[in-house]
Amino acid sequence: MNLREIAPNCKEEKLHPSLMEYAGAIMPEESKLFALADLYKIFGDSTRIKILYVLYETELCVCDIAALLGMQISAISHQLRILKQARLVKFRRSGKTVYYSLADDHIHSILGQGMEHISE
Amino acid sequence: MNLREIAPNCKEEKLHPSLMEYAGAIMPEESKLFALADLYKIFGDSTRIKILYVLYETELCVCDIAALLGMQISAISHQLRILKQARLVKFRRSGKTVYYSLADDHIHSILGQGMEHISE
DNA sequence: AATACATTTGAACAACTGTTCAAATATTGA
DNA sequence: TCAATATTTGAACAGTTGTTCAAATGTATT
Repeated sequence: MNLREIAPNCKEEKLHPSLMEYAGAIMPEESKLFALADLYKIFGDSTRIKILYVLYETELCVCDIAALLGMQISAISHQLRILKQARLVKFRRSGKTVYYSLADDHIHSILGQGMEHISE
Repeated sequence: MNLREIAPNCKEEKLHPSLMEYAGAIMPEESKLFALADLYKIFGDSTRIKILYVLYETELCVCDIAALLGMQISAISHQLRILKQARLVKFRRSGKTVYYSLADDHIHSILGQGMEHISE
């Protein structure tokens, strides 16, 4: 389908009905779009990306991550909460220590794909 | 490598050297991490995601996109500038009209992968 | 040159984000 | 129970972001 053929000129008052139908068909529903944006928002911060990278192969406790990233424990904890809510990391408690790790393999591939794009 | 074996307890003053080496090895350089975060930041807004979706199969002019999304032309133009700077869309001018389209196929797969993740 | 139309730009504003600090909570061991 | 350690939480702050409005720019037509 060549959408341009049915696209309106801007001076027209109303949008061509076919274009509206097309947009409705290809566009995911509103709630999915927000969920998608929210997911990418999580990856859109370098601290969180760094956390995901240090957890790439292993679990680590909060203070280990803080030390590795040279940041305050509190800052890391706040970010871990965000990652936890987004189900990107999971955790287990062992005594006083809380160990965090990646929630699933999906994250590896998402990070990998982004890295591919910027490496061009 | 099981990183946990070489991870320090938090009470220790200094981080275990092996852990530092490990982090340095697996972690991309700082500039790449920022570039990666910046890329995801672009996708982390529902207006920009919608724009990318309506451009999925065809090129459209600014006012078409605005009409489709029910937003002001100015708002769309601002977002297109961001997408343009990030090389996610390209454009061509034809008379008074400027047509935008996706810059490359990479964007399809990035959107697709995110959609996969949230659809679980 | 003057008008009309499509788009871009810059300033302003409210809303949101990430970090810090201080205080609270949770767990263990003496 | 008390002290020590690991983490979480909430308030505060500066910095960033997305939208709106008004004005400017670019292009075609008369």
